Amino acid sequence: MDPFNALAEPNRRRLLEAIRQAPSTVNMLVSRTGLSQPAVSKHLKYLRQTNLVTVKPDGQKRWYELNATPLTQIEAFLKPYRPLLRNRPVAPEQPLELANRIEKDTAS
Amino acid sequence: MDPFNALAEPNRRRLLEAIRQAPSTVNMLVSRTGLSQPAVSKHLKYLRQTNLVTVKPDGQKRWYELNATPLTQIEAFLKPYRPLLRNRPVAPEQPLELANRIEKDTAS
DNA sequence: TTACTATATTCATTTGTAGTTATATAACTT
DNA sequence: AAGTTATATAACTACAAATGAATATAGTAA
Repeated sequence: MDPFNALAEPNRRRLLEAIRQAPSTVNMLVSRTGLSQPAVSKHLKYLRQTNLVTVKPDGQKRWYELNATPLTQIEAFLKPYRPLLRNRPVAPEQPLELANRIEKDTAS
Repeated sequence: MDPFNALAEPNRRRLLEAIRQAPSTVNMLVSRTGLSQPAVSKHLKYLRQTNLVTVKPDGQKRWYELNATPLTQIEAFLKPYRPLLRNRPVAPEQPLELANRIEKDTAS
Protein backbone atom coordinates (compact mmCIF):
# COMPACT_ATOMS: atom_id res chain seq x y z
CA MET A 1 0.00 0.00 0.00
CA ASP A 2 1.44 3.31 -1.12
CA PRO A 3 0.02 6.83 -0.84
CA PHE A 4 -1.65 6.48 -4.23
CA ASN A 5 -3.52 3.41 -3.06
CA ALA A 6 -4.33 5.01 0.25
CA LEU A 7 -6.09 7.90 -1.48
CA ALA A 8 -7.82 5.65 -3.99
CA GLU A 9 -10.53 4.86 -1.46
CA PRO A 10 -13.11 7.66 -1.03
CA ASN A 11 -13.72 6.99 2.64
CA ARG A 12 -10.01 7.17 3.34
CA ARG A 13 -9.90 10.56 1.68
CA ARG A 14 -12.76 11.65 3.93
CA LEU A 15 -10.95 10.34 6.99
CA LEU A 16 -7.73 12.05 6.04
CA GLU A 17 -9.59 15.30 5.43
CA ALA A 18 -11.20 15.10 8.86
CA ILE A 19 -7.85 14.41 10.47
CA ARG A 20 -6.24 17.24 8.57
CA GLN A 21 -8.84 19.68 9.83
CA ALA A 22 -8.31 18.50 13.40
CA PRO A 23 -6.52 15.64 15.12
CA SER A 24 -9.18 13.09 15.97
CA THR A 25 -9.91 9.98 17.94
CA VAL A 26 -11.45 6.93 16.32
CA ASN A 27 -14.86 7.63 17.76
CA MET A 28 -14.77 11.20 16.53
CA LEU A 29 -14.08 9.84 13.05
CA VAL A 30 -16.89 7.32 13.39
CA SER A 31 -19.29 10.13 14.21
CA ARG A 32 -18.10 12.38 11.42
CA THR A 33 -18.12 9.77 8.69
CA GLY A 34 -20.98 7.50 9.65
CA LEU A 35 -18.74 4.49 9.06
CA SER A 36 -18.68 1.62 11.52
CA GLN A 37 -15.95 1.62 14.14
CA PRO A 38 -14.18 -1.45 12.71
CA ALA A 39 -14.29 0.08 9.26
CA VAL A 40 -12.66 3.25 10.55
CA SER A 41 -10.00 1.29 12.42
CA LYS A 42 -9.20 -0.68 9.30
CA HIS A 43 -8.85 2.39 7.12
CA LEU A 44 -6.69 4.01 9.77
CA LYS A 45 -4.46 0.96 9.67
CA TYR A 46 -3.77 1.62 6.00
CA LEU A 47 -3.22 5.31 6.63
CA ARG A 48 -0.73 4.33 9.35
CA GLN A 49 1.00 1.87 7.05
CA THR A 50 1.50 4.56 4.45
CA ASN A 51 2.61 6.93 7.18
CA LEU A 52 -0.10 9.43 6.30
CA VAL A 53 -1.17 9.56 9.94
CA THR A 54 0.51 9.12 13.28
CA VAL A 55 -1.07 8.03 16.55
CA LYS A 56 -0.67 9.46 19.99
CA PRO A 57 -2.07 7.25 22.76
CA ASP A 58 -3.82 9.28 25.45
CA GLY A 59 -5.38 7.02 28.01
CA GLN A 60 -8.06 4.97 26.31
CA LYS A 61 -8.11 7.31 23.38
CA ARG A 62 -5.75 7.42 20.48
CA TRP A 63 -5.31 10.73 18.72
CA TYR A 64 -4.73 10.45 15.01
CA GLU A 65 -2.76 13.27 13.41
CA LEU A 66 -1.89 14.07 9.84
CA ASN A 67 1.54 13.49 8.42
CA ALA A 68 1.54 15.04 4.97
CA THR A 69 5.03 13.88 4.07
CA PRO A 70 4.04 10.90 1.90
CA LEU A 71 1.91 13.22 -0.22
CA THR A 72 5.16 14.52 -1.67
CA GLN A 73 5.21 11.34 -3.72
CA ILE A 74 1.92 12.29 -5.33
CA GLU A 75 3.09 15.86 -5.77
CA ALA A 76 6.19 14.58 -7.51
CA PHE A 77 4.14 12.54 -9.92
CA LEU A 78 1.77 15.40 -10.67
CA LYS A 79 4.47 18.00 -11.15
CA PRO A 80 4.94 17.59 -14.92
CA TYR A 81 1.17 17.68 -15.41
CA ARG A 82 0.59 20.83 -13.45
CA PRO A 83 1.41 23.26 -16.27
CA LEU A 84 -1.43 21.62 -18.20
CA LEU A 85 -3.88 22.36 -15.41
CA ARG A 86 -3.26 26.03 -14.77
CA ASN A 87 -6.47 27.78 -13.74
CA ARG A 88 -8.64 24.93 -14.85
CA PRO A 89 -11.88 24.34 -12.97
CA VAL A 90 -12.23 20.96 -11.28
CA ALA A 91 -13.42 18.38 -13.78
CA PRO A 92 -16.82 16.92 -12.99
CA GLU A 93 -17.03 13.22 -12.29
CA GLN A 94 -17.01 11.24 -15.47
CA PRO A 95 -20.19 9.70 -16.88
CA LEU A 96 -18.99 6.21 -17.76
CA GLU A 97 -20.50 5.78 -21.20
CA LEU A 98 -18.97 8.95 -22.52
CA ALA A 99 -15.62 8.19 -20.96
CA ASN A 100 -15.30 4.93 -22.79
CA ARG A 101 -16.41 6.25 -26.12
CA ILE A 102 -13.87 6.14 -28.91
CA GLU A 103 -13.37 9.23 -30.98
CA LYS A 104 -14.76 8.67 -34.40
CA ASP A 105 -12.72 9.53 -37.43
CA THR A 106 -14.70 12.45 -38.75
CA ALA A 107 -12.52 13.09 -41.77
CA SER A 108 -14.66 13.20 -44.90
CA MET B 1 -13.03 3.94 -11.54
CA ASP B 2 -12.04 7.52 -10.82
CA PRO B 3 -8.73 9.30 -11.40
CA PHE B 4 -7.53 8.35 -7.92
CA ASN B 5 -8.04 4.69 -8.70
CA ALA B 6 -6.52 5.06 -12.13
CA LEU B 7 -3.29 6.37 -10.64
CA ALA B 8 -3.27 3.77 -7.87
CA GLU B 9 -1.77 1.22 -10.23
CA PRO B 10 1.98 1.74 -10.83
CA ASN B 11 1.92 0.49 -14.41
CA ARG B 12 -0.90 2.87 -15.23
CA ARG B 13 1.20 5.72 -13.91
CA ARG B 14 4.03 4.57 -16.16
CA LEU B 15 1.70 4.38 -19.13
CA LEU B 16 0.31 7.82 -18.47
CA GLU B 17 3.82 9.22 -18.13
CA ALA B 18 4.83 7.71 -21.46
CA ILE B 19 1.73 9.12 -23.12
CA ARG B 20 2.33 12.51 -21.57
CA GLN B 21 5.84 12.62 -22.96
CA ALA B 22 4.57 11.68 -26.40
CA PRO B 23 1.31 10.43 -27.90
CA SER B 24 1.76 6.72 -28.39
CA THR B 25 0.30 3.65 -30.01
CA VAL B 26 -0.36 0.50 -28.03
CA ASN B 27 2.68 -1.24 -29.45
CA MET B 28 4.89 1.68 -28.56
CA LEU B 29 3.63 1.42 -24.99
CA VAL B 30 4.19 -2.32 -25.00
CA SER B 31 7.81 -1.77 -26.02
CA ARG B 32 8.39 0.98 -23.49
CA THR B 33 6.85 -0.80 -20.52
CA GLY B 34 7.61 -4.44 -21.17
CA LEU B 35 3.99 -5.29 -20.38
CA SER B 36 2.05 -7.70 -22.54
CA GLN B 37 -0.14 -6.22 -25.25
CA PRO B 38 -3.41 -7.32 -23.61
CA ALA B 39 -2.25 -5.89 -20.31
CA VAL B 40 -1.55 -2.53 -21.92
CA SER B 41 -4.91 -2.53 -23.71
CA LYS B 42 -6.66 -3.28 -20.47
CA HIS B 43 -4.93 -0.52 -18.54
CA LEU B 44 -5.67 1.86 -21.37
CA LYS B 45 -9.31 0.93 -21.07
CA TYR B 46 -9.30 2.23 -17.51
CA LEU B 47 -7.43 5.35 -18.52
CA ARG B 48 -10.08 5.90 -21.20
CA GLN B 49 -12.90 5.32 -18.74
CA THR B 50 -11.49 7.98 -16.46
CA ASN B 51 -10.98 10.21 -19.47
CA LEU B 52 -7.25 10.54 -18.73
CA VAL B 53 -6.48 9.61 -22.31
CA THR B 54 -8.18 10.00 -25.65
CA VAL B 55 -7.75 7.84 -28.73
CA LYS B 56 -7.29 8.84 -32.32
CA PRO B 57 -7.68 5.97 -34.78
CA ASP B 58 -5.16 6.18 -37.60
CA GLY B 59 -5.43 3.19 -39.87
CA GLN B 60 -4.57 0.13 -37.88
CA LYS B 61 -2.96 2.19 -35.19
CA ARG B 62 -4.63 4.05 -32.41
CA TRP B 63 -2.84 7.05 -31.01
CA TYR B 64 -3.33 7.59 -27.34
CA GLU B 65 -3.05 11.14 -26.10
CA LEU B 66 -3.09 12.65 -22.65
CA ASN B 67 -6.08 14.48 -21.31
CA ALA B 68 -4.97 16.03 -18.04
CA THR B 69 -8.40 17.41 -17.15
CA PRO B 70 -9.40 14.69 -14.64
CA LEU B 71 -6.21 15.38 -12.70
CA THR B 72 -7.89 18.57 -11.51
CA GLN B 73 -9.85 16.34 -9.14
CA ILE B 74 -6.64 15.19 -7.52
CA GLU B 75 -5.29 18.72 -7.50
CA ALA B 76 -8.45 19.85 -5.75
CA PHE B 77 -8.04 17.23 -3.07
CA LEU B 78 -4.38 18.04 -2.53
CA LYS B 79 -4.85 21.79 -2.42
CA PRO B 80 -5.32 22.14 1.35
CA TYR B 81 -2.32 19.89 1.96
CA ARG B 82 0.03 21.78 -0.30
CA PRO B 83 1.02 24.45 2.23
CA LEU B 84 2.26 21.59 4.42
CA LEU B 85 4.54 20.35 1.66
CA ARG B 86 6.32 23.51 0.65
CA ASN B 87 9.89 22.76 -0.44
CA ARG B 88 9.84 19.30 1.03
CA PRO B 89 11.93 16.63 -0.66
CA VAL B 90 10.03 13.63 -1.98
CA ALA B 91 9.44 11.14 0.81
CA PRO B 92 11.14 7.79 0.32
CA GLU B 93 8.95 4.74 0.03
CA GLN B 94 7.79 3.55 3.37
CA PRO B 95 9.34 0.50 5.09
CA LEU B 96 6.23 -1.35 6.26
CA GLU B 97 7.27 -2.33 9.75
CA LEU B 98 8.16 1.19 10.73
CA ALA B 99 5.05 2.63 9.18
CA ASN B 100 2.77 0.52 11.28
CA ARG B 101 4.60 1.10 14.52
CA ILE B 102 2.67 2.85 17.23
CA GLU B 103 4.30 5.72 19.02
CA LYS B 104 5.18 4.67 22.51
CA ASP B 105 4.20 6.83 25.44
CA THR B 106 7.59 7.94 26.63
CA ALA B 107 6.36 9.89 29.63
CA SER B 108 8.18 8.78 32.77
C1' DT C 1 -9.92 -14.00 -51.23
C1' DT C 2 -5.73 -14.98 -47.82
C1' DA C 3 -2.24 -13.44 -44.92
C1' DC C 4 -0.55 -10.11 -41.85
C1' DT C 5 -0.51 -6.35 -38.33
C1' DA C 6 -2.48 -3.73 -34.54
C1' DT C 7 -5.52 -3.67 -30.98
C1' DA C 8 -9.36 -5.21 -28.08
C1' DT C 9 -11.96 -8.55 -25.60
C1' DT C 10 -13.07 -12.86 -23.24
C1' DC C 11 -12.10 -16.28 -19.90
C1' DA C 12 -10.26 -18.38 -15.83
C1' DT C 13 -7.59 -17.70 -11.90
C1' DT C 14 -5.81 -15.20 -8.28
C1' DT C 15 -5.18 -11.40 -5.26
C1' DG C 16 -6.55 -7.47 -2.70
C1' DT C 17 -9.68 -5.06 -0.13
C1' DA C 18 -14.30 -3.09 1.70
C1' DG C 19 -17.84 -4.10 4.80
C1' DT C 20 -20.12 -6.72 8.68
C1' DT C 21 -20.31 -9.32 12.90
C1' DA C 22 -18.12 -10.99 16.59
C1' DT C 23 -14.47 -10.98 19.68
C1' DA C 24 -10.17 -9.37 21.95
C1' DT C 25 -7.40 -5.99 24.25
C1' DA C 26 -6.51 -2.14 27.00
C1' DA C 27 -7.61 1.70 29.94
C1' DC C 28 -10.77 3.67 32.99
C1' DT C 29 -14.44 3.75 36.77
C1' DT C 30 -16.68 2.12 40.65
C1' DA D 1 -12.70 -7.34 41.41
C1' DA D 2 -16.75 -6.17 37.71
C1' DG D 3 -18.53 -3.16 34.40
C1' DT D 4 -17.78 0.24 30.87
C1' DT D 5 -15.49 2.72 27.17
C1' DA D 6 -12.25 3.04 23.32
C1' DT D 7 -9.97 0.78 19.94
C1' DA D 8 -8.09 -3.14 17.34
C1' DT D 9 -8.29 -7.58 15.30
C1' DA D 10 -10.25 -11.89 13.30
C1' DA D 11 -13.37 -14.41 10.49
C1' DC D 12 -16.28 -14.03 7.03
C1' DT D 13 -18.66 -12.44 2.63
C1' DA D 14 -18.63 -10.03 -1.51
C1' DC D 15 -16.65 -7.87 -5.16
C1' DA D 16 -13.29 -5.29 -7.97
C1' DA D 17 -9.37 -5.72 -10.32
C1' DA D 18 -4.68 -7.85 -11.81
C1' DT D 19 -2.73 -11.45 -14.59
C1' DG D 20 -2.00 -14.61 -18.39
C1' DA D 21 -3.70 -17.33 -22.30
C1' DA D 22 -6.48 -17.57 -25.92
C1' DT D 23 -9.39 -15.52 -29.17
C1' DA D 24 -11.81 -11.84 -31.66
C1' DT D 25 -11.98 -7.63 -34.38
C1' DA D 26 -10.46 -4.37 -37.62
C1' DG D 27 -7.49 -2.47 -40.89
C1' DT D 28 -3.82 -3.35 -44.50
C1' DA D 29 -1.47 -5.70 -48.17
C1' DA D 30 -0.87 -9.03 -51.52
